[in-house]
Amino acid sequence: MFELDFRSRKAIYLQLVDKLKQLIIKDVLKDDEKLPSVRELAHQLTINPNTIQKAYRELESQGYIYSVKGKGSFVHPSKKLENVEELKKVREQLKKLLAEAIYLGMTAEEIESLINEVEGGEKYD
Amino acid sequence: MFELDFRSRKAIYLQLVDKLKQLIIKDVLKDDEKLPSVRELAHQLTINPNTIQKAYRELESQGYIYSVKGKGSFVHPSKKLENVEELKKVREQLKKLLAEAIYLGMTAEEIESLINEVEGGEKYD
DNA sequence: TATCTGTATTAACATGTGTAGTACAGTATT
DNA sequence: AATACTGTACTACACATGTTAATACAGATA
Repeated sequence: MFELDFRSRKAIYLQLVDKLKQLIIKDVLKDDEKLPSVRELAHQLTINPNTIQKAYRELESQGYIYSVKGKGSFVHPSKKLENVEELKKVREQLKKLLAEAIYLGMTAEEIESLINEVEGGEKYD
Repeated sequence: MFELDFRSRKAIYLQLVDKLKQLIIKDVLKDDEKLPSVRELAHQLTINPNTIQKAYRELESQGYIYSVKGKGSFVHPSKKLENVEELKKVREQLKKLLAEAIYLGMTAEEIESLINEVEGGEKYD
């Protein structure tokens, strides 16, 4: 499903959160699609189930997935604009990052072409 | 100079890196301006000098400041486009964040107005 | 010389991350 | 009812990272 960097200083469960979020955003994982079970994904990635659960819990708290005891974890349908807190956080992060990008020399045109590239979300890297 | 959140899960030295980077980007700290000394800033913020040094070291490795033994630490003049590695990192981060923002409901127009807001860097929050 | 600067090293402690094992509760299948 | 799957919770341990503390050294400055 994806690869992890065990040498990275970034925590494994946060790498997982990031990767899964990307898959959801890019619509590789569809609305209400079932994610691998905690134990199954742990086995696939040869890491501990607790670590998977930690990532799933984080994704759930951010509104990207929902979990049902006994059934599994699923992609939360993206009724846009519903997750207001996340949106506020992302807007602040974006503001900072845009300022940094411009400081480092990116032009507004470059950034706008990045937006176009990303818009629609049908790019799978 | 600024405030820190000691309850935050984010490391203090990383908060420092972030805050100082913002001040440099927004031109509050001018080219070659002297930063507070390691010990002085540590005293002001009532944290350990080692933590300040760790932040300064990180900022230096990212090209935002330079340090001279016996003299102090100073803002690195921002010859734009020179720090290619940082720019690449920021571009990748930006791409991810833009995708996330759009997923959460932000429009291209909103993002472009954010760019205009940030461009020039004369906003001090 | 005295005092400022950055830098380095060591030890101690707290916190966060990851693993391991176990357990419980809800769901589905047979 | 039995079995096997699901998420969830908990304890314990090991390890890495973050932070403090104390000390020391070297370069700059007055």
